Amino acid sequence: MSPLATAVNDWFRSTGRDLPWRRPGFTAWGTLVSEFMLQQTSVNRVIPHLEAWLERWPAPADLAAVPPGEAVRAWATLGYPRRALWLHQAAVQITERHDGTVPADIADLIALSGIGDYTSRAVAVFAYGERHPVVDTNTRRVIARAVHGRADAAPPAKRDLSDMDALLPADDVEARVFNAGMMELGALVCVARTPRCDSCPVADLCAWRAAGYPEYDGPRTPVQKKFAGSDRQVRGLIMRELRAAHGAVTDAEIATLWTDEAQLARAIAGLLADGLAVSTASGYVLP
DNA sequence: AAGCCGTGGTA
DNA sequence: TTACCAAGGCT
Repeated sequence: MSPLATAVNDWFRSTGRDLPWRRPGFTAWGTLVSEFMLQQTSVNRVIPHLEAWLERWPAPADLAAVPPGEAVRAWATLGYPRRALWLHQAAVQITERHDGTVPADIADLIALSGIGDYTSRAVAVFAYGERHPVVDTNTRRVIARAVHGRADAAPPAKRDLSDMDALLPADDVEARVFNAGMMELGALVCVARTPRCDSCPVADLCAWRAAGYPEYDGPRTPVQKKFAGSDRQVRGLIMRELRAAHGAVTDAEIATLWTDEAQLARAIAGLLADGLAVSTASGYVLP
């Protein structure tokens, strides 16, 4: 094993957090659900929803048996509610195509709704112990700094996967720990804004530190548009209303949520197109 | 393939 | 307060 992998794995085994999806016996379905929820939502916000979700729907077939709107409602305020829709779709696909068992093959996983490069590998590795590189935003940042000597990662690219693959220990178990450890390191120590280099287990090996912490000069990932006043905010307000409603939500009720009518119309049209809302004679409802 | 998609925490 | 950031994926 490389010195980097040795240091990361030692550190992770001694100080890694005790998270639900790291408990022995945690199911592959649980891993899949947790990864969906963790897409752009932080660990602390995910945990309570994850546990409630798995208690209610302990297997893919349980979720597949209820209407998608139930998933969207249970998703609550986790954000990006399309993920709830896709998770429900994935549950249906797993039930139909894989007899209710979460597949272990990356190609099978990536063919499911809402599962891409990251999530497919995370499930194959963390749920099934297969040996693959897993690359997320944390991993990319750690590699950018420790290996490439840059202050930050460039926008995601295919190169990231081969970078991680080159560092991956040959042994399946060590590779799995390394994947988790790199993410943990990026989440707790080698963080985006103010990295805690003083307490970093790989400080001695870090190329960025060795180079004297040069500033980032490469291409930046574009900044997100402002949320306040955006269409996304309007969609969020409407979704909140749909989740809370017992019956249908009328146009009159929707009109009270936002003053800009054009924006309201765009939001509704978008939600209908996305399948997050359905139009009925009496108003809008969850699917 | 650049832009879009929620929500809350943090400095 | 504003702006950044968060275990991405889809079109």
